[in-house]
Amino acid sequence: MLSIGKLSAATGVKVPTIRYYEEVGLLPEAERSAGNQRLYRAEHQERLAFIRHSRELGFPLDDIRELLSLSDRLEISCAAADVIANRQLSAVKDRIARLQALQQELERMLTQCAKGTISDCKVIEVLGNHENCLHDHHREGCHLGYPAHDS
Amino acid sequence: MLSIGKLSAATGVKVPTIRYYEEVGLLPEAERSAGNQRLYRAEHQERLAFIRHSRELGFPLDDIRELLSLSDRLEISCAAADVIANRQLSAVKDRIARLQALQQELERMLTQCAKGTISDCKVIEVLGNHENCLHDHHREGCHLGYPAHDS
DNA sequence: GATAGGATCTCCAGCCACTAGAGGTTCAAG
DNA sequence: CTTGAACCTCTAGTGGCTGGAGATCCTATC
Repeated sequence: MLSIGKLSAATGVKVPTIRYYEEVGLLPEAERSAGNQRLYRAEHQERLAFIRHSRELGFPLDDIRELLSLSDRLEISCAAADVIANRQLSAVKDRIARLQALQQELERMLTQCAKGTISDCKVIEVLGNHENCLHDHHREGCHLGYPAHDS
Repeated sequence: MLSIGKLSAATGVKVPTIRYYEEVGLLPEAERSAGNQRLYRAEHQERLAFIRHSRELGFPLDDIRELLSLSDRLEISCAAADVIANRQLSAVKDRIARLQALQQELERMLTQCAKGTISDCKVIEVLGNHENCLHDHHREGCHLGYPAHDS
């Protein structure tokens, strides 16, 4: 029987995140000690490892919920799991393509800059005027600047 | 003098988003008509186009705020703008690299799957067991599954 | 000049997947 | 028995919007 802290150490998932997963139904409600503290077993650890790994691969929690419920039913076809994974793969590919377009644009912008004053800076100019662009990048959609909830 | 709706149509930025940009100080407070409706001029349109394009290139709002304040000071060096753009470029490159690792992993997972039942599905198995992985992808951090605020 | 209906106003809640903090309780080591 | 780390619940905040409620305004038609 692991405390939440041990489970956290064992899986690399932060304590508040484990509680959050319980709250949103990804993990079953944990047993409690006499003093109301959560207690976990190996099966919870496995489930949490599954969740963690899926998150690392970028699956949203709703997909993980579905994958978990599939993984409990050993006899059914895994076609449904494939669909989810393929959807995720497409999303990743799509995102890579968009980001590569951005990368080109940013590089072009930066190489054109003559390192002078703002008034003739290509960076500022390009940002203000879409017509200087190769692509019509219509919104990337991701928090690119800050790697988000990376610790 | 444009109404907020016309400005929205002209720039492709949604009406509530324009109000949001005003609220967080990216756009100055708009003039108002007799009946308290926002009125905009060409200069606001330019500023909003700058914001929009910067967002399309993935800059976070805080960076855009800084770029905007730089763009007002024509005489200073554009080095500061270059720093911001380079930081953004690094972030984009980094994100591409992480996503490419994910793509590989997902593809490997999918090609290994024998299309049988869940009990011998590689997709489910790999998700549960990190040791089958090539990379130690430590959290992608982005909402990959749903393209976020794309419309 | 009345009216219909679209556009606008403000304010508040929600999205995703957490993260941080306050303020209190429990547990394990010494 | 005391300390202090780990745990508990609850609330609020992150980024960058988005959507809705309910009220007001503006414009076109009759």
